[in-house]
Amino acid sequence: MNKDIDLIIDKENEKCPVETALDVIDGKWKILILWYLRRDTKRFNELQKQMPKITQKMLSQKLKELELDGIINRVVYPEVPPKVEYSLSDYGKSLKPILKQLYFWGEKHKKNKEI
Amino acid sequence: MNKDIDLIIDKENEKCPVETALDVIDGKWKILILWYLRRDTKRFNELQKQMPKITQKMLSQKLKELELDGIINRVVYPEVPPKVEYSLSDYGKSLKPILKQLYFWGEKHKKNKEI
DNA sequence: CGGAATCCGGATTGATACTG
DNA sequence: CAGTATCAATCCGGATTCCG
Repeated sequence: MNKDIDLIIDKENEKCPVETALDVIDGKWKILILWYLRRDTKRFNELQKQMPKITQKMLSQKLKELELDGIINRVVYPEVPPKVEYSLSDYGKSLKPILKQLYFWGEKHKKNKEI
Repeated sequence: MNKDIDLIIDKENEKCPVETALDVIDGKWKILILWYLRRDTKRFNELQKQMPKITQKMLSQKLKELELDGIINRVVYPEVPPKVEYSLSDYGKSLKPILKQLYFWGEKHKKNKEI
């Protein structure tokens, strides 16, 4: 796990694995959603509360995409009022090391970015 | 470094460090550019060759943004034909662990994503 | 020649309102 | 509560053009 990326040779004519990863977690919202799902199941509403700047539309859309990619599970409880719970699938959990690195980096460099 | 992200408590009313990180590497192209710059200096043209699908415009734009964020260095050689070299700054190099995780993840899950 | 700037059509995203 | 619908704004891609 401590291989140095400096030693990795880019293969010609082959999709870079970094790109493969990015295909799945493209954009800002997806990673943020995964972050808030990292520990436990969350309802639509809870997620929205934790990401005040995402719109309902985007949240709904990104959740759908993540579900289609098999990264999160979506469970609907047929109740009134409706209740839908989202959680990381096992596949999604495999992204945790990435989330971890993003967290640590942000934590370390937060001060530099204060405007 | 092996702290478990499960133990991290989200603070209310404070920007999540993950978000801080995402502010800097937002979008797909930036990370890919950083990936190709991870080892050595590259010219505009070389980067474009390694990322066949990026347009000149996007490449130029993203490089500029990365430069403004202090993540890469841009050196112009006043020659004809012109020559511009891009490389990771020290700040940019601090992102390598993130690139590394993305690479490993992509490497591991590539097979699942073949269509 | 390598790289940046411009213009334009199409895709993504955002704001707001509304529904099962 | 958990989403859609609609429309405006913004971003992206492609082609072209410009400049040193």
